[in-house]
Amino acid sequence: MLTKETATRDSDISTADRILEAAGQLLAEGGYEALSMRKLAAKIGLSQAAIYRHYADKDELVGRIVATGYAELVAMVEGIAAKGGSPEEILAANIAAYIEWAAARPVIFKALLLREIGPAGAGVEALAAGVARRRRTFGLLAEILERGMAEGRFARADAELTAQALWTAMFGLASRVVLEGEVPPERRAALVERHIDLLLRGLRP
Amino acid sequence: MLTKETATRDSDISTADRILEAAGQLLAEGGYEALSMRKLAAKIGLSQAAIYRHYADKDELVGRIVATGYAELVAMVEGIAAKGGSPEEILAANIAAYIEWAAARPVIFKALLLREIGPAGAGVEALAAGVARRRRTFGLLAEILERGMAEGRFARADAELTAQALWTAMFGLASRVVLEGEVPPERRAALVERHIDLLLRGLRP
Amino acid sequence: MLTKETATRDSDISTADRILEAAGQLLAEGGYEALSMRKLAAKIGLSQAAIYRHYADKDELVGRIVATGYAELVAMVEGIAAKGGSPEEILAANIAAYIEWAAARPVIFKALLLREIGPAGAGVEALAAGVARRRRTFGLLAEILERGMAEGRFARADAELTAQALWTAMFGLASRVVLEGEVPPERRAALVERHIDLLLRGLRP
Amino acid sequence: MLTKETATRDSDISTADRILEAAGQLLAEGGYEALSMRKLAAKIGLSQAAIYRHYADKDELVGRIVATGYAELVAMVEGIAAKGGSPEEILAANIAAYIEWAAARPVIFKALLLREIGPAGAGVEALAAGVARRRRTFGLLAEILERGMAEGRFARADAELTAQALWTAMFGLASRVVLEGEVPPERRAALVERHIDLLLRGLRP
DNA sequence: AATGAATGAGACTTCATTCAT
DNA sequence: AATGAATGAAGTCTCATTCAT
Repeated sequence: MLTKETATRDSDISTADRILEAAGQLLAEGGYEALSMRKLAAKIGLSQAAIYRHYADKDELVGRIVATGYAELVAMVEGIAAKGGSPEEILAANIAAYIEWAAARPVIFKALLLREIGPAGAGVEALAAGVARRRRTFGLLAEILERGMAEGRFARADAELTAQALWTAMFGLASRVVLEGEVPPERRAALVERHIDLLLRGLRP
Repeated sequence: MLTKETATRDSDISTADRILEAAGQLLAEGGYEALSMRKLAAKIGLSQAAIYRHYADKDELVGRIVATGYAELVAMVEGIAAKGGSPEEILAANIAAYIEWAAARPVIFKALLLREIGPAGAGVEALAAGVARRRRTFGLLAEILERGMAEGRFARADAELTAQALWTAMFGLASRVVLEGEVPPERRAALVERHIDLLLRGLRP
Repeated sequence: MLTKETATRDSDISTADRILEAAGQLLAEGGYEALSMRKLAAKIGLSQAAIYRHYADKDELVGRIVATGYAELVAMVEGIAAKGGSPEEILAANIAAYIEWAAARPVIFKALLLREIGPAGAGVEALAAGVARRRRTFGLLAEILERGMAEGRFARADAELTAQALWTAMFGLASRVVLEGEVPPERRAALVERHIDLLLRGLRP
Repeated sequence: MLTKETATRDSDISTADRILEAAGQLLAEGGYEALSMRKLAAKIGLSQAAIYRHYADKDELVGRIVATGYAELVAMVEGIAAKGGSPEEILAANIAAYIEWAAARPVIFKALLLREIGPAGAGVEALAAGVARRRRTFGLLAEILERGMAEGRFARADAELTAQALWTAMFGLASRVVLEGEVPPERRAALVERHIDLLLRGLRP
């Protein structure tokens, strides 16, 4: 918005973005309480006050991190659904993509999904009833399941509940991958494959 | 205010234990950050310094709480396996018990498995190869699966990998229950049931 | 947002004046501490730095407001004396006007007479001997008293001392009105009336 | 409450009291906003945190100062009323004592009466209607006036309003004495005398 | 076994001001 | 004449911990 030259130089990342990134890192490392304005300022080599020029609040800062990361995730899921395919294929692709996304962005994943974000993001709510209506990703998931059930490819069951069961299972693997950090890619691939197989078999009529 | 003679049975709980209990309560109510020595001291009517007579550190205090909780978990899992039953029954009971345990002790769960609490959780490693040999709970899980496969009740597959897939799925649900906190018990029960059903069906030949 | 051509008469108030006015408002609402350059800038839709183009300092800004107010006070007192009337009438009018002025400009009053504002109020000295010669307002007051005494309307006494007694009494009421802030106008009027009555009776021979 | 030796040694002033005194000084010098926990701690050579062992809040601290000072003042006024005498004598004694008290304790006087004390003491309210019922000192003052009126020594008038007029006048002199600081005692005495004379004459029928 | 007092670090946030553009 | 960015100091308060008694 205020770049001086059009050439995207390395130091061309806006201060606001540098703050955002550093904050995400702190958030991921130790949660909401570990993200302190002091540490944050030190990390990016600015005064504490400087941060407040870019974000009104600690809460605004955290809120932005959450929103940004979440948007990315949603886009990914929607992309997969849009590409089409059988329900099984779409689900499998989704699970695989989700794990890979988490493995590639451990910082955001932790910040977004493994932490109680404090007063700001109020935290992701995935288990409540009605989540399929309120949250895009769950809505999509439930739709695919319903389609599969209608086509006789999946056993009949409460679609939302099933979506949540699938999602939590997938979330569990992603969490462990992120938390343990050092899982070798081949091992990860094997785990993902077994996971997908187990879940898709579980859906069968 | 406190007894000085052994006679008064009622308040005969050692100070150390009263501290432990109060600390556990604070921990459960608001997490690690909400457990402050100040508040703890006030809660039990002692001076802050007095606590240090009994526990060297905040970390020692928390460590003790966590350790106690973990022992409980292990005992529970072993108890279920010992009680016998079909592999399906044992698995189902294990999953259900695990989730309930997590829901009842969210702080310990977080400390142990989500690495939220400082130096307490040494770091669970669940995804590495060979974990079935190194960790009791995984060993038990793999054994049950192997038995089920041998008996033709489960589809043949790598037992360790399958144990990990099962465990991560179950872990995912437990995590969400703990992280979201406010899931009503009936909802939780429904989720657990669907989860178990999905996973057991997934194992079928 | 602001005019660029002289034609648009409506918004032709100089920026400096808009700053002054907004600052006076903030000052009046919450006192010296409530006047922050941040809020001031926001109020007039300028950047903080812009203010410094017009006023070197927060102190200069406040000083200007105070000086303006003080000039007003002096003019008022002189105007009343110039209008003529009996000594009693002039004194009564003066007291009433003083209180009203204070009530209308509490911040300036505080700054000027209660030394509340930083380096602004140079320090009024009213109790020293000889003040009737050094300060205009006291000189006028002493003159009126002397005239009243000469005309036999007031009891004979040291004119300067009497002027100081009158002035401190009046100052006391003004101070309270300003400090308490929320005195309703009718109550204020009643107090002023009683005050005037008491003091004028006290002067009688 | 916790002195170690009964002998009142110089260093025997409790920390709590040292805090109180230093705080009163800061309060008097610059008002509520100038009393900062940082400055206060520095002034008494303690850490900031130490203050909070003795006073829960800045507000509690300020509240205590106000309460202490006020109690002293009330005791003085009551003592004078109890000694008896004609209404004129009592009033004269009160005015004189009030000014001397202020001159002797400028710090407390300023803190107590010349500042808007902020959220804590809510400030002295002397001008509101009904203050004679709510505040001891005003009640006493109004009583004396009523007695004088009943005895035909004072002109009939609203007693509360008259009490307020008297009090504000007296308060004005006290304020100036405190604010100007360097008034020589003889001058002060002359001013007090003239003040008393003026006001008592003003009350005459 | 327990206490009162104290500490140094750190939490979030706001302040007046400056500087390059 | 005005801006966005930044700063150092200061604001209140809480933290875990220590120490002499």
